[in-house]
Amino acid sequence: MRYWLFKSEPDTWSWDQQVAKGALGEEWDGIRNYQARNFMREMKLGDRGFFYHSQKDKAVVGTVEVCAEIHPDSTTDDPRWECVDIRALEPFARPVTLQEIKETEALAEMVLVKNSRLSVQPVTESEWRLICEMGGVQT
DNA sequence: GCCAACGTTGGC
DNA sequence: GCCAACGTTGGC
Repeated sequence: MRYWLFKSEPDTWSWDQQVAKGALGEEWDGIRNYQARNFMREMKLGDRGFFYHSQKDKAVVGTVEVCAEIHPDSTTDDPRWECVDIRALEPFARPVTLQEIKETEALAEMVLVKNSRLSVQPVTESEWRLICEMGGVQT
């Protein structure tokens, strides 16, 4: 299993909206960036991910699971853009902020820190475990 | 609101 | 194929 991070502006698509979609989940649509799309192509059913709020929050707020592998993005006719579906798993007991991540030595190499603009990105297993622990959820 | 970083577009 | 111009993202 691999681990990922999905970034969203809470004003556009928030964790609460994701949770409201329940077990069926929702398309992670609207991605118009090749790097992000390519990572989604690598995702497998059951892969886990963090849900990150950019802009105002700048914090990881919960965990998600890939519940549909790569398929066309229903929000465009352009065949270049594809996406996966994700569903909410666990809300963090305590959001893990970007500031905390930056202050944590073991997380200094995260893509979130190194390439802040990439909206879909891989997370290593050790990063996954540590952030889950900081957020107060079971891995 | 500003600006740095990055990606994309299009002229040559 | 290069690169200038432009648009977008996201942290501050």
